[in-house]
Amino acid sequence: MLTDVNDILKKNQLSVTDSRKSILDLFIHSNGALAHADIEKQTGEKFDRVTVYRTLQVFMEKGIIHTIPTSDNSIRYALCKDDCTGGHHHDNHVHFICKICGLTSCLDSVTVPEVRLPVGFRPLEKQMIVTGICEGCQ
Amino acid sequence: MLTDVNDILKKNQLSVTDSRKSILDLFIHSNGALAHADIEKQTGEKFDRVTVYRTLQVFMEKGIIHTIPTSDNSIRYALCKDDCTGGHHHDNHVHFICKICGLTSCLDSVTVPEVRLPVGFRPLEKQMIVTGICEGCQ
DNA sequence: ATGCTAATGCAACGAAGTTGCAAAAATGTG
DNA sequence: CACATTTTTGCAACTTCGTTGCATTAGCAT
Repeated sequence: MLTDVNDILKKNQLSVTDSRKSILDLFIHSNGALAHADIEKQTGEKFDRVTVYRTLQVFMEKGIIHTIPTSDNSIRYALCKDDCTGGHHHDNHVHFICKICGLTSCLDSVTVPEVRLPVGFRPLEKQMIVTGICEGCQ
Repeated sequence: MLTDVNDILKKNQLSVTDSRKSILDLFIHSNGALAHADIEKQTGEKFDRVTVYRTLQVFMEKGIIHTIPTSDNSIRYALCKDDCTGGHHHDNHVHFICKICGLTSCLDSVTVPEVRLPVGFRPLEKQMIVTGICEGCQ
C-alpha cells in the first residue's frame, strides 16, 4: 500500500496541493472513517469549506476514498487499507460503527457473506454495517 | 398486519390527526421507502415542513417506521411489512436499493446472514444493503 | 359542552452543501 | 528558471435541510 501522499496523488493524475496532501494524510493516519466536519476540525480550518468538499469529491471519483452508509444522516468517508484500484473493494468488506466512541472502521479481513434474494431482484453490490462495541471500548 | 391508520395510531397511543393519518397512509400504500421530500410532494404540501419532520420523528420513536442507511446523504424511512412491535425487526432483513428507479425496499423474507468479526469487536446490530436492479426494472 | 393536553403552523434560525467567478497556485514546455 | 496554460483555491451568495420557540388550533377525556 502506498503511504506517501505525493505518490498517491500523482498516481491518480491529481495536482499535488496543500489541501489534498493534508486531507489525504489525515485519512492515512486516522484509524477510522472521517466525516466532513472531522476533516474541517482536524485541519484547523486551514482550508475553505468548499475546498474540503471538492477534495472529497475528487478523491471519491478517483476511488481513493469511499462513503460508508449510516442510519443517521452523516456521510463518512474512508480510505481502504488494501489497494482500492479494483474499484469495488469497498463492497466486499464489512463496516463497523462503535456505539460508544463512534469509531467507524472498515473490517478489511471480513468478507460480506452471500445472501439469497427473492426472484426478480438482481444484486450488483452489497454492503454490510455492523454496529456494536469496538476493541478499545470494551 | 394492521392496515387501518386509525387503529395503528391508537395502538401506539398517538392522537389521531390529519397529518399523521395522511403520512401513515402514504407509507402503507407505497411499496418502497420514502424520503422526507417524497412525503412533502405526495401530500401536496398540505402540511407544514415542520409537521412532517415531527410526524416522522414520532413514528420513529414508536417503532412504526425505521430509517434505511444509504451511501448518499438521503435518509429514507420505511414501514415494515411485518409487525414491527419487536423493535429490532429492521435489523434482521435486507434493504434493497434499485440503481435504476431508486426504489428502496425491505426484503422481509431475506434474513441478514451471520458474520464473524475479528476478536475484540462485539456486534449488537447488523444491517445489509444490496444495490442492484429491482423486479420492475429488469 | 368544557377544560386540559397535545399537535400544528409560523417565523426565525443554524447547519450543510452547491455554484460562479476572480485570484492564486501548480504544471508542462522551452 | 521564466513563461504561458491549466488547475485549484477562496470568497460570496445562495439553496436545501433540519431544528427550536411560541402562539394558535385541534384532539381527547370527563
